[in-house]
Amino acid sequence: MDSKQVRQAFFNFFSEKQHKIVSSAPMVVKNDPTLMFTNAGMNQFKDIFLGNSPADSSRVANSQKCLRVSGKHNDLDEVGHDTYHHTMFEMLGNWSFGDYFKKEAIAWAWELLTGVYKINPENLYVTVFGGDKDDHLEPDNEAFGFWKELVPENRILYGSKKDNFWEMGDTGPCGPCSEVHVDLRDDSEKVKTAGRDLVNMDHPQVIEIWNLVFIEFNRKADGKLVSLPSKHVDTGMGFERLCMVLQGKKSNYDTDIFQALIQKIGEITGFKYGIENKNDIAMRVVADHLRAVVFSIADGQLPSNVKAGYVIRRILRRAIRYGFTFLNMQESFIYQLVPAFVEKMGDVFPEIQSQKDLIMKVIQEEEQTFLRTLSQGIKKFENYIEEHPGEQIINGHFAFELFDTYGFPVDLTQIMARELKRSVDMDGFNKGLEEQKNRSRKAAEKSTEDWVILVDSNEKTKFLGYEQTTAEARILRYRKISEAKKEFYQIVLDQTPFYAESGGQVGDKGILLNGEEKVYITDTQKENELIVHIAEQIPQNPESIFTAKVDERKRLLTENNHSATHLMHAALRRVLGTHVEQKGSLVDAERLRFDFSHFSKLTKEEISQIEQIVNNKIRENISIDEKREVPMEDAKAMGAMALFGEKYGDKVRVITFDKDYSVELCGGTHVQATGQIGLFKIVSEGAIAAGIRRVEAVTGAVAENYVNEFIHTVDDLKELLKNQKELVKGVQNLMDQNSELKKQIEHLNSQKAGMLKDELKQGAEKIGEINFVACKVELDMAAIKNLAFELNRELENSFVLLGSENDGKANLTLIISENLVNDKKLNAGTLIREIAKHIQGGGGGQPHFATAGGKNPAGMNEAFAKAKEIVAAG
RNA sequence: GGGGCAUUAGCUCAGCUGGCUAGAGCGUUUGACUGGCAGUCAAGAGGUCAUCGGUUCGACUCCGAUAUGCUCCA
Repeated sequence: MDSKQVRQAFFNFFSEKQHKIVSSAPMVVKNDPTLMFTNAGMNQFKDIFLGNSPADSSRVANSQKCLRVSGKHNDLDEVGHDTYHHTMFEMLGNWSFGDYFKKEAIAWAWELLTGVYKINPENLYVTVFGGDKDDHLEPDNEAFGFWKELVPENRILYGSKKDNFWEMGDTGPCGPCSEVHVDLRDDSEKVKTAGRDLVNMDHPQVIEIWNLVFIEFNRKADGKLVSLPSKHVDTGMGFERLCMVLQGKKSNYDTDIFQALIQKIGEITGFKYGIENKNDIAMRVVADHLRAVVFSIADGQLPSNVKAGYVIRRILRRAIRYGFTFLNMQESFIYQLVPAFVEKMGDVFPEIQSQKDLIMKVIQEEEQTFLRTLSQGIKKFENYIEEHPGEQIINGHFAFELFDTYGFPVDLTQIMARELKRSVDMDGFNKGLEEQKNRSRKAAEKSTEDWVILVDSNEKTKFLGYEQTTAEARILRYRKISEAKKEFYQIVLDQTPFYAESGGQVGDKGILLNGEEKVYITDTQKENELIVHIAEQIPQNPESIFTAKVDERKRLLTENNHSATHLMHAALRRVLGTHVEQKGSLVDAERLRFDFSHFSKLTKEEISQIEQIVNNKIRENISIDEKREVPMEDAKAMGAMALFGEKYGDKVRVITFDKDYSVELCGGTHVQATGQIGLFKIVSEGAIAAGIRRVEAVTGAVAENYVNEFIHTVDDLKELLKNQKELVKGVQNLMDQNSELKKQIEHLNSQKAGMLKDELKQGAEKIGEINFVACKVELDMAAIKNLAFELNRELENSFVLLGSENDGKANLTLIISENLVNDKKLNAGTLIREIAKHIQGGGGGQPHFATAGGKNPAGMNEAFAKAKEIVAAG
């Protein structure tokens, strides 16, 4: 069975058991602050388990793309070194939301594995939860009982809380789980050690393939477990592992999923897989990480230096680094693997097919940047070695600095040190890292209290914001969140006119009113499907009925910008081409920002063309055509633009402004007719990443002000230029004149300085062999310096002291011929301090040139006399 | 969110503890050599040292703020 057939068989099996097959949610999570990436199949159903929203169907199955690189599940450092860890993987899962429970879940798992996939039952072991004293939980004898009907008892094991009690996080839904393990060893190995002794022992060939979780508790913030009203099943089976088992391979990387990539890596780098272990590791790292990065970019997450984007950058850089060190790739090469990968996966995941060019460009750019970082780090390292020739153990602090500031991986530092027969002080390095972690942890401390539930309901908040901006509402529940510097509350209402931030449109602000009392809502956010109102306090009587009132002015301005974004998106595709895809969007009351894929700078002409189209559409005053609850298929038939990397339900909302112009899937709020937008004006255009451009624009009154400001500037200019007709030509003339005059001044100044210089040369006094000049001149400091250096050059054996006065302060400049400095041991630096006493000041400089300043200009003549005295004595 | 680092010529970067009227390589312009190109040599242009403020006789250099970028941690 190749991987495609394995996936299909899973779907078919659960489809027959009345499961609804849903598509994978995006790997990049957009509206859950506790999670950056989908790291388990259940993420998209989290709100159902939490009781925040009801389930659409009670039986569901799918294959979910997952990424495990941060937080509780952090496998990044393992990937490549063994043969089964991955950053990105597919998780096959079936779910029951309050429907079937342990019995069916167990029976079907067995049926699929042994009946459909034909795994030899004698190689399978299962584990069940063995109970836990701290949580007062009994062993899961119920699950044991169901298994016993299928599997001999000696292949059923009781497991610890660590292995067999699944929790989503510190708080939230949880429950006992039951795992299926498979023993892939040869018969000879099996005789030596019984398979059951190797379960959960990190043996590479005795591995877990399926985890069945029986969710029946909720863990509260105080650590106590509470039974849930309904029980759920959540299962997860690693797709890559399953393929390995079914294809009779010893490693995930030997399955058809990875081999295409690994072969290609071999072609490009010239290394053959399976010869040298350290090269194999590198090839696995590159193959694995490429998958993760390609899917992330396709889901809209570009590498960047913060948050989720930073995680992606780190994964990609790890791949680049392994390629650099072990595959001798000093040039970018990973991007060249993308076509092979797309060929393998493109028909199952169309998002990577359609964005292939962009993905390649982004990866290549990132490779080049990081290779430059690496070479800078190497340079820094070499400098350090040069400065510390005898040091056998390289300072751990320095290694940490390389890592922390320049992103230079420490194991690479170690490798380079080893080549010079030196080592790195890893204790020192780790100490630095530990300190850094503590600092960050302290700054990021955040505590979330349990929900205070006023009305027990798992109905979704009713959103009224499309029709009204004011509504009566009751508080269903609230909780307090504390962060390092601030505290605030999250409030959930039964119904609300507040729009929660989503699809680029910012959340509404406003107030909750109850009699005299006003509670300000500073923001509205979405946590999964939950609409959460952010407030600085809780009303005194939270159980009363409130009037929820949105800040209408801000909302209207935001709507202008949001509708204008749709009009602009359509215009961009008309002017630039249909390769334009939305990559990010921000819409608030002041402006709109739109990022999209496009490969070159927009010309002036293109920008005005876009503005023209949008403004025409505004003047047409097109009424909005809003359709809710449209089946996804119908929406597609209408020609709606759907975005990859967005999760859509089966029923979507479609916003149309002229069915032949702009049709988009959108949950945001919009103007009733485009005329309301008034005016649209692009204010900036630029690049934000490889192949991604960003446009910012304003609408309505803001756009009017923007234009007016320009007009005023032009008016002012006109006035200054005496209402000249051709403004640009006038300015050009002025600039030409200006540079001509500048040249003249320069010429005159140098003439003047030349005269002054000659005068001073003439006036030089011969004291012994020394040409002594001491004179007050009226020039600025830069000119004096210039003059001093020229005199020094032209007058041999000279001792030149120039004085000047400005702002009531005295300045002295002393320059002495190089040969006098050497022969007579004269030092301008020390002498000027002596001389400057007379102007009540101090100074210094180098032996042949020094300056001083003081507050007594009257003493300048005395200073000159003192200088003469010194030279005469010399 | 919390640290660290960087910002100097069109590009890549030097400039150590404040004082050599701010340098190198590449690129660019002009000239010479060759029939032309490539090339070699010579000369030159190009910098508010990110911005603003402070300390100082004097700031590219020290201090503070801002902006932008890089990087690590969460």
